[in-house]
Amino acid sequence: MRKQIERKRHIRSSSSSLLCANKGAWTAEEDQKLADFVRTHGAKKWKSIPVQAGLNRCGKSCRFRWLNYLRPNIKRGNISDQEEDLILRLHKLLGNRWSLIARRLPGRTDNEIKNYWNSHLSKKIMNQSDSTVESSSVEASANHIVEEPPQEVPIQENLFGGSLDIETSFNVDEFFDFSNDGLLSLEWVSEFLDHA
DNA sequence: AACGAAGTCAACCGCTAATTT
DNA sequence: GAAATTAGCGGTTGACTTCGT
Repeated sequence: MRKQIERKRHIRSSSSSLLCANKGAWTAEEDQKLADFVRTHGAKKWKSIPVQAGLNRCGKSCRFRWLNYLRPNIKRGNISDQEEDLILRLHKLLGNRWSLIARRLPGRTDNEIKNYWNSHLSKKIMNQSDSTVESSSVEASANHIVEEPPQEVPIQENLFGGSLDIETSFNVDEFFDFSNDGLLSLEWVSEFLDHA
């Protein structure tokens, strides 16, 4: 499939936006320009980056390209069973909060996980629930979340049986932000979720 | 071989939150 | 504190490939 994507050098046409002079798939030359510029000057002030880097793109497009494909340590494709399991568990817990889920998977982006979910995992869950006469609580819960945004369901219920007060005791964003401690691993999260 | 349907995923859009002036 | 700007997010689109008939 990688080859297919590489060959996608088409220009998507859209009349709804006049902000980006150039749209559609990025060329190798554009990638090179953007990557060089960001490495030299840093990833900030995205609005001015395309002008300074000599790209006929909008800042949003540049930011997206950098974050999802060009920045260092990006993993593409080959999502492991362990990662898939983690995505399933985290989605059950967090719903469609792709950026939060992505933060738990080093090298993965929210866009990739979102795509993977929509094309693979959502169907997997559907199939599981269809083929199971007596659905387990896990499957039933997962299926429920697909159809209804889990924001309505207090996360504490999932984790701690619903006994905690939402406002005072728990902030899911902070709880799941491990960017500072560096201690988190896939194993750690899996272990934690096993007890959730 | 030809065609249409379904699947995949890169990229864009609109909106909101956060930050700066 | 208000307005403007910037960053980030999730949803959606659409080009392309693969599969089934």
